[in-house]
Amino acid sequence: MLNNSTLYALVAIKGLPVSADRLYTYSVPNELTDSAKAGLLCSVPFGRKKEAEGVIVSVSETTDVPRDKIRLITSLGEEEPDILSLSESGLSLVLYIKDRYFCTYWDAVSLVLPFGKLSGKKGRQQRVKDPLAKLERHPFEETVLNPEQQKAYEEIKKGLSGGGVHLLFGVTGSGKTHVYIKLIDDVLSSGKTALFLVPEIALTYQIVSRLYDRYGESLAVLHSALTPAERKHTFRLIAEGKKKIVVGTRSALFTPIKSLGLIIIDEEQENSYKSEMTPKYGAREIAAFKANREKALLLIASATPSFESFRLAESKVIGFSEIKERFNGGPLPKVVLVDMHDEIDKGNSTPFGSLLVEEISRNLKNGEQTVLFMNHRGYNTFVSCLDCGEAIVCPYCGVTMPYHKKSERLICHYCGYSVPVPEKCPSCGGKTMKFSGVGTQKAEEDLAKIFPEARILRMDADTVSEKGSRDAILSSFSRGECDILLGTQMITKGLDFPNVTLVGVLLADTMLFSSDFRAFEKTFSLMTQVVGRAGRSQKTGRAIIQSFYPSHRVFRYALDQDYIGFYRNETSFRKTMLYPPFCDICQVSFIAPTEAKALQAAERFENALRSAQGELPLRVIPAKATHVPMVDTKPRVRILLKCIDNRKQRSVLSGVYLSFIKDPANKEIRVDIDMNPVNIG
DNA sequence: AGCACGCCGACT
DNA sequence: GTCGGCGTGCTC
Repeated sequence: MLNNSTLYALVAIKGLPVSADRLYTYSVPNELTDSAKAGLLCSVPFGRKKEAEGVIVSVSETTDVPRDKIRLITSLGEEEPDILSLSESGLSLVLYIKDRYFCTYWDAVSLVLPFGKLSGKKGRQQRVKDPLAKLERHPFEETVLNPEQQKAYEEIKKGLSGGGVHLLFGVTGSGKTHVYIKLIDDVLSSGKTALFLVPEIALTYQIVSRLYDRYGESLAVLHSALTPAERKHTFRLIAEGKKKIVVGTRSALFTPIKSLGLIIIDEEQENSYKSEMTPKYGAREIAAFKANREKALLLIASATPSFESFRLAESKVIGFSEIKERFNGGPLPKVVLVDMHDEIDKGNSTPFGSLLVEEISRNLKNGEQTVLFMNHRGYNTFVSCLDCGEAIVCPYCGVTMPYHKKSERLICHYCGYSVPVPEKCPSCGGKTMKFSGVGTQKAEEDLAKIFPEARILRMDADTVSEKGSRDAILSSFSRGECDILLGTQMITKGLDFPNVTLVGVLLADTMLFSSDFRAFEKTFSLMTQVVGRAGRSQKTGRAIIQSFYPSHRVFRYALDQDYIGFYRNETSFRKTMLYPPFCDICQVSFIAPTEAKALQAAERFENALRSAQGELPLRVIPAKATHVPMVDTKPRVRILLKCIDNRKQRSVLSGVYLSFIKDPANKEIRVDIDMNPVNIG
């Protein structure tokens, strides 16, 4: 600075609770005025703390804060954009996240600057090998796009110059990767870079190795097995522009990639694109923000897009292309729906119907492998009618009501409405009400009894809790060391084992009737994946879906691969009951020492929201207190808000939130806000 | 009077 | 979140 006026810095401080999280004004000491700039980490005195860590959000020559309140910045951190300090775009991302996800500045900063540490001592920059070196590189085989792919490619390509968002809707096996690679080629040749997001890197080995074959050293892969040093090294290579394509999970959004031309989100409907940790961000939103800021194209793709995305495409808010045929025209697997009523009639009470048992034995005999899917590892029970197949649904919320043993009642997890288990089916008058719900563990026991000679692997949250055991299980299976892989949804992603010729879905209904308004959508998506997965090898695949309600519309649409029919059918329900994609859902949770206190807190919050609504139009709030079973041994209560996630409604909500947590009456209450959570129990 | 504990609330 | 201030109330 040439003049002698004082310089002020607005600083966001590390480790503050939401209630104290604002920008604090500090003055910059003379010896630092030349180096002080927005984005730098700094050390400041804060409260009684001598050295609090912070980041400069902006610098100015004036301030409204009284002189006697202002203290001096102690020291500044190094400048290394998006590694040790925030770049201009990193800073804008921090502000965007803070504004959108009800978190603190620092929560956002630690996402954008995962290595940002002020610690004076310079960590010796240890030598790290490029983790990609482990990969073997094969010659890349150019693929010629078929007419449908070519058409989609050309449509999407138009967006590369101006940016925007585009949905690629392509059936399983339609060769979307070929289209991606063509687009990435174009982006690179125009001197720009590409970001490729996948739901789970460990299970997308094929895509990664194909991209590696194509792009070699200019590819960076971020996965959870990287050590912090390797990760940091990779970040530096990206920041230096040595990596032109970055593949990774949602956290790859925060790599310092420059001159972005294209962001691809593969399987865009997957839950893993939503963070369940604070900040609870959605990858699509962040990607759209980044793309918009850099005038890059955001391409989202799926065989079963989220309804939110499909609706945007349908209403022409975003671009749309479709691939209807499988790339290699391969035959679809033979899919059979099995009615489990028949099994009950035959006296079979295991979750394995006779056709499935028959087919598994055939596979065992032929030395071919079998994959069996189950939805829940838990024992969530629901009640349905054996005659018409209807599950008991909450009359107010339209979701299945699970059975609670304690009270012997069915309780809606959304609104808390409860009824005793009905004697007769409310919709058809049938007299037999069935209790359903089995876990993987029980299924494994049953399976071992039926096939004592079979080598069975179980894969669920329990068996993969140890680090690396997931890979161990999958690679053991791929080496053919076992015959049957039995697991939860986690085995549905990225499985591409040629020796798997049989896929079975046990009790498809447990997911169908989970109490989540997206239950049907999720079931449809999963069924489509199963059907699409079974036909990968030369040997003809078979898929068996077992259900008590084989005539249910979800299965009909899934068997026909009729996404659009299903979308139309299901969105009419969503529209009537007011659910996404016709609104946003915001979950506000209250954790308190006792359930009663949590309930009261939820009520107070709700009231505050209603009175705030008088001033500002937070339009739709049929919020109802609902209790969810314990989480973390502490009682938790949550309310759901049907709202519109726009600036206005967020600001009403965050105003209520702030005054709530600042109110001493609520000091025992922990409040947590999740906009559009992925699972609503 | 002198001290321990717990709650309050300010933090630039 | 953190920490000092200070009120309450107990003990020597």
